[in-house]
Amino acid sequence: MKRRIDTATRIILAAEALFAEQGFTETTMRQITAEADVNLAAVNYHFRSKQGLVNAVTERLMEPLCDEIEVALADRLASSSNIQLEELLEMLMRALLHVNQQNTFSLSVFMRLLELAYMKNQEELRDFFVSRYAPRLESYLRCLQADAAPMEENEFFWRLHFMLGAVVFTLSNYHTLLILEKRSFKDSAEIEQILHRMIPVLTAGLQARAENNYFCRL
Amino acid sequence: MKRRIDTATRIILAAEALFAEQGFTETTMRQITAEADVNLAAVNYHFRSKQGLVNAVTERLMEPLCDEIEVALADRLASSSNIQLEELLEMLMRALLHVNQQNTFSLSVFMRLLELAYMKNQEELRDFFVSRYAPRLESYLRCLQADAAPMEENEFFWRLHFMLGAVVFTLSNYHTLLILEKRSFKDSAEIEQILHRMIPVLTAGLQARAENNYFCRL
Amino acid sequence: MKRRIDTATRIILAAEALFAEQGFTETTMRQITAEADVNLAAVNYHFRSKQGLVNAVTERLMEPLCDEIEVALADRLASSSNIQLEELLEMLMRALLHVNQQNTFSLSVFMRLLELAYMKNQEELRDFFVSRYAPRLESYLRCLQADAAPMEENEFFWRLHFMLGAVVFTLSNYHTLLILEKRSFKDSAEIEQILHRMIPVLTAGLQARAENNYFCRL
Amino acid sequence: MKRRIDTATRIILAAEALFAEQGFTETTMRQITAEADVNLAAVNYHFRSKQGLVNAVTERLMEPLCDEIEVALADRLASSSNIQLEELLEMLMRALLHVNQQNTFSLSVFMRLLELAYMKNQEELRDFFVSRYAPRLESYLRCLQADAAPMEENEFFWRLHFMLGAVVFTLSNYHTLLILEKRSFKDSAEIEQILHRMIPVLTAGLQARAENNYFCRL
DNA sequence: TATGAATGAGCGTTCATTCAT
DNA sequence: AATGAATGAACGCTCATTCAT
Repeated sequence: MKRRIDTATRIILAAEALFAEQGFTETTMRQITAEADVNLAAVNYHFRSKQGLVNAVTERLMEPLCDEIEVALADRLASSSNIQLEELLEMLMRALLHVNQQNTFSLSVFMRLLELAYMKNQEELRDFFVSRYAPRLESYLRCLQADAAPMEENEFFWRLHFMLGAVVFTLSNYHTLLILEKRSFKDSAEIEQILHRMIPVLTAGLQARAENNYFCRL
Repeated sequence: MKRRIDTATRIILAAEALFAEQGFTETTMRQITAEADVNLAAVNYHFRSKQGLVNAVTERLMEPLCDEIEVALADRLASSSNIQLEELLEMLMRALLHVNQQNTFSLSVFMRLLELAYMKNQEELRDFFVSRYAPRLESYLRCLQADAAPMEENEFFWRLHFMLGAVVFTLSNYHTLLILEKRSFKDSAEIEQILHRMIPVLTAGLQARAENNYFCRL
Repeated sequence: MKRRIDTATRIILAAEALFAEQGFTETTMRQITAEADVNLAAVNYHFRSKQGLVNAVTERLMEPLCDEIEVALADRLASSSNIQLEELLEMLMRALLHVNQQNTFSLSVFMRLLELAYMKNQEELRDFFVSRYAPRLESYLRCLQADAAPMEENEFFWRLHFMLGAVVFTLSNYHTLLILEKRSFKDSAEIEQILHRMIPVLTAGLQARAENNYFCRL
Repeated sequence: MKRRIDTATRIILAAEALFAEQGFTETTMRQITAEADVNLAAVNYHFRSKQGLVNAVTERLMEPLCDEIEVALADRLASSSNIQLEELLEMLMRALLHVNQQNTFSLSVFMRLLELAYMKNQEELRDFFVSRYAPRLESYLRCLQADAAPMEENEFFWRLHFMLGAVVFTLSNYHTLLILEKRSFKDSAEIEQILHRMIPVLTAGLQARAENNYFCRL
């Protein structure tokens, strides 16, 4: 008897939902396989290990994201090489929103993956990200830099991560944040609004004039 | 025979370092007690449970932070009630820097605690934070809002969390980020510089004019 | 590679022996799994928890006991509805003896289970016993009452428990008692003799005329 | 500052209550010292070990019991050397009742001590009982035997333990049994009634004519 | 392709006990 | 006489993984 969707996919979907809610370490393979209604051994069979499953989840999210950004950027660059930050960020948000339409939790788990990748002991996952996706996003980043305030290379590095932090933190925890905001989680319109709210803030952050003088030591 | 520093403190210091590096779930009590060079049972003796240790770590960081911000704000408000965002953020950064001088890892673990508190299943820790520290930080937040761009209450809520995300993400992972920046970790001057870099970015983010029109639906 | 008997059974057999010797709390899962020559985690895999194992042991003993008593009683009631206490008790003893033939320790552990069920904090186990086996033994108990001395309902309740106590205590500790009697434990004939010795004693206890007058207060 | 009752006694009283409710293994020294409101180390200080505390509890119960039985028996034997079982058992019950008046739980814990002493691994406690109290109760037992049905020595041994079992089981669990009887625990009159109910039953059990023929083997 | 059974390692916690004062 | 601190050993249980079918 055939299942409507195959085992590997069922596992990935269940894993995304649980990773988003609980984090990776906190999610057990028993939880994943119970949620997916598959055998406990199926994860190791299909993905070799729990880490293998994490990588699979990563790919399933990053590939279409990179694809969409690359295509959108290429299209836009065809008409003009001058793109404003607002437009670039809207491109990104659109792509994130499409990822989120795969299923409810994918955006949250995606951001948690980025969080994880920056942890000290996750050099392997970090290398996976860098080697696989850094080249594909390079031209997008160069466009960002072009419309940001003029600044040294390392200043831009930090600004980028400030902004990445804002996005990752917010989207990792938007379920909690919506509750704190005293509004109940209704539909994906919520997430669209949050993404939209970010654009002017991120733009301003990247365009702010850098300070040159330290605040006095203590 | 007396130890130079008492057992409970040794445990907290070891826990901070390991929590900062690995996260909470990933850090085991055997790692902590081995690092602190104390008996495994000592954690339960002094803190009742692993979660009790997490709470103790939280308090040890939050209390002086709140104290310093409260004092600094009161001092400054004595001379004038108009304070610019840059100055307010400098207050915050100074306080964070002082926390960090307790020991090398405290700032990182502090930020990870905030991360943790926003996770879905950590309602208990979140309530602990909110009930204990939200009131003490309220007047500081009102000052921030006073010099931010005019905006609705919920817009300010989200901006605040974008900024919180930037800070938390960066400081949780600054060890990794320093490595990525191809500079080795040298001394606390690094962290001071990062904190300083944030001020104009966060200021610009809070002062950016809010967009009123959605980007068109997809 | 197949074992001669399957893991779950090996665990139950080992548990019975150790429970009989040492009691439940005093028996550790490491003792059980070492005795059964299986992995420590196997108990949790097959029975979910230590308590789950206790329940499994209970069922394995109570089910055939109830079955045998029910069948024997039905057979006997077919020929006549008047059954003497001696015969009823012989039925019980026979059933207990059959349980004991499953393996050497089962009778002892069985009685210890009853002991445990009457402890204050074991309401759960007690309820399990009552709900599952009380109905199946009801008609047997009614037959006992029919040939006992005439007495009020609550007097019968207490007599029954005096008798239950005699049986439980003796059979829980018969290994010790045999040693105290200065005879070494040889074979199952011993236990058969003990069971037989009980019949006239229990009969007399149930048929004794109840006293109506208190002994004078002190 | 002096306490009204000294530490050692406070510990014993707390231990009796908890042992009666939960059993020995199930009762921890933390529970005992918390209940007694004394330091955790006090048990080891006053009684050397947990087993030492068990022995102390035993002595505190057995000494007055033996004293009372010895005195009562000597008094009665002064007037006549022929004593009926009912009267002998009433002596015992009276003594037990006095023990119970020390405090509410003492009778229950006393019976549990006897239970424990008959367990396989408790040879030490058993030897303590036998060497210390068997001689003092010998003449009482000879009187019992004198009015029991004529029987061989080993038959009497077993009968005695059947009866001991009835008493121990009932009194160990009388709190539970009172609940099962659907009557709430009110006062010590309950226990007096139970003890009274036992007399004719135990008498009949000891006086029953022994069967000489086995029930046919199966 | 898939799974029930099993496993070694390790988890947080609790135990009775001892030590230093 | 008494106690706060500390400890080694062991507890029941769960982990990701592997194996045999």
